[in-house]
Amino acid sequence: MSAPALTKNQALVFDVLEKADGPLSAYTILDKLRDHGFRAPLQVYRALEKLLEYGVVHRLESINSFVACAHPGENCHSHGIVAFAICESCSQVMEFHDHEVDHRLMDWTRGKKFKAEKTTIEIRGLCEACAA
Amino acid sequence: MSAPALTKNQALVFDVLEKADGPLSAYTILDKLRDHGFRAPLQVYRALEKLLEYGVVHRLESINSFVACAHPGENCHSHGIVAFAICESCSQVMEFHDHEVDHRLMDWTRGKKFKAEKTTIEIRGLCEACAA
DNA sequence: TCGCACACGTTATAGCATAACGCAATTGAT
DNA sequence: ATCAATTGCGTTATGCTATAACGTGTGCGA
Repeated sequence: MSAPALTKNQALVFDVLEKADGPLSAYTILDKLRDHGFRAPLQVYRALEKLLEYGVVHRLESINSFVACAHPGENCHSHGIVAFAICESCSQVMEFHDHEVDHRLMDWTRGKKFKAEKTTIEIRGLCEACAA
Repeated sequence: MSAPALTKNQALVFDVLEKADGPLSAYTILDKLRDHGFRAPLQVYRALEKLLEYGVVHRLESINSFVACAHPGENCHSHGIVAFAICESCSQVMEFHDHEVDHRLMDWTRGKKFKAEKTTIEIRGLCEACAA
């Protein structure tokens, strides 16, 4: 599950996300890549699908957007559950990991014999700068 | 923020959600209410907006669906963060609360001076029955 | 009675995501 | 080297999710 060499489209999409200073929607990515020959949403979604699989991009379910992983180089999947704090004013995203939270959730799922595949933790609110 | 008497539309939408045995999308709710005079998505979305505000319905961000709160009568907002386990096979949803998780996340946000407004915790996977 | 807030209805539109088809390039086992 | 399988890619069309903008009616307090 570690990242193989990216294809051209995957690299383009990843590059856009990495240079962005916040999460982007698939259609925003599409617009940014029209000059590079992108014409259709599927070109973006297909690349995103792979980047998510490789763990170098995250999907923010609560805002239908995507963001480059904050740990370039490493495989984020190995850090346990990823949590995000999303500022609703400036849309900056902070990514963090808390093993104690992972542990509590895993305890719960084990107790219920629930087989967890993918866990989403997203905190929406205001970052320090915007809350002032 | 506790629930006042529901309007006609709000009651209809809530009733559909309560009788359903799993989360429903807004458009599914719309279809179920066509016989009651519903014609447009906004009729559903406006009712849902209020029901969410009253804390009697939850939105599942990761599957763009809505579910009646598992604690009829009580105000769910007072239980702290709500977490969900969603079975991707039978789409049953289990709702739970874990104060230790709340605590860890609040510690993190406090440390970052992030003002949390709304937190989403959703675990997708397979329930005990479906995993067998 | 006037003004305001709110629920509601309707039409139109915006935004997000995938199905289905076909072609080209790559890989890898024989 | 060759053929089959896989993967990526491009295109068109479509479906699902959500909101904007406008207008109507109703209840209620100043």
